Amino acid sequence: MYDKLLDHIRQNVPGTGIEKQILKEYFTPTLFEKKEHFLKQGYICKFAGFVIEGCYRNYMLSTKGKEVNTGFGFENWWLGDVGSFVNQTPTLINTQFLEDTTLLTITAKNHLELLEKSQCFREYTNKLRSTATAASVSKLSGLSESASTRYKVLLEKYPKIQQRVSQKQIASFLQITPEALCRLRKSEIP
Amino acid sequence: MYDKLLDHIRQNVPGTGIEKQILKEYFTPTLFEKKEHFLKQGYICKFAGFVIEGCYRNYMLSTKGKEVNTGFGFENWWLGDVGSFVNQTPTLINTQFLEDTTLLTITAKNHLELLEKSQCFREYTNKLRSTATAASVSKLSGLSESASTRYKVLLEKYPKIQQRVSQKQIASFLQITPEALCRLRKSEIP
DNA sequence: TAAAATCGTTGACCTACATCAAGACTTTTA
DNA sequence: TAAAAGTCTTGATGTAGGTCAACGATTTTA
Repeated sequence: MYDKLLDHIRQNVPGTGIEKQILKEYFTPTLFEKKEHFLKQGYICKFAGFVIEGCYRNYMLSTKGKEVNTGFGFENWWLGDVGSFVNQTPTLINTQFLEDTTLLTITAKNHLELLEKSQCFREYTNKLRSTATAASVSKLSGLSESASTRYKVLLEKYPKIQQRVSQKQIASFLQITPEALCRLRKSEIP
Repeated sequence: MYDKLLDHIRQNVPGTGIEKQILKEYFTPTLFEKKEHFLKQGYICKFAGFVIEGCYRNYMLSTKGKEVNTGFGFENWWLGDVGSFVNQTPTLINTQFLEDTTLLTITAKNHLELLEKSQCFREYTNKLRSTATAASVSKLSGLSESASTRYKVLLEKYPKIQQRVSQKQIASFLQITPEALCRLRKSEIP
């Protein structure tokens, strides 16, 4: 289990390393069931988590209280709200698991300590945070495209998403109804 | 002119100060004409600017090449792309002036130097950057609302925007056509 | 394992907004 | 200051996607 995190660190920060023993000290294996929440709007993000196996969705609430998906995550992804985690302020993000999911979790305090302790982990964290920012930009630029275009882009980016995520959840991400997605698929893919 | 910047710093970082002489050393008054660009996609952001008088729009290009406004700025706002400015990487942002505009500009190099030199300016910059991030979140959460709702929210947030910005530009921000905005106004405001 | 809930699909109908066109006004340019 | 360009408005018409309803298939719950 710790090997998966170790591999991910090595992939992102080649040439350096961190001992598995340290990861074992700082990270705790945690199991969540499908439909459980990792994070809810208004709460403070106490943990960050690395997905060993499973998947989740992030969503926001519209002013009318409707859930709007903002993204999905799978194996080897991190979850948690950096802003809330670092500043210990309430988050705006909701994170819910779409499958039974195994995580390695770390508390904010331990995360800070590990950043101090390990140059490698510091570089790894920096790298992830800068690419996360870039990702949110590409999300913005996806605006003003038709639902059909957004769907194609999504499938290009995550070809396997249809095997893991229900159409209802994908529709929410595309900001259309499940009925509209159903018709869109029928008309475009045959 | 420098007093406007000085006031803004004092408002955001009360209790401390910075000498006007230092601002004069580091910032250069610069005049842009209406329709000129401050920043174009693909270029590196060499300067940051503080608006003394005037206004501008930020926009992105959709995949079809259409300009989509992402925001407007007025007196006492900063312009420039932090990511591009700090890392000297190409920006994705376009900034164009909607009126003849007077700025105080500072180069990336001088900005760094001033950050080193002045504790007060460091706090000021930190504060602005953290609130800018919060603003971009609120932009995201405005999604999935109707054009009419987004328009109301915009007018609540910037009541005077109609006196400064054309309906064409506002329509682009709301992601509707100018015709649609015209009809929306007629049906809702009288 | 039976009952209840949820999901994907399809049909009928409706609405918000796009597109195209044209005229009155204002602003910019030569 | 005359001509050109852009802005705002209004009308006619088209369309993507929403809403509501129904039904079989799958999944969840008791």
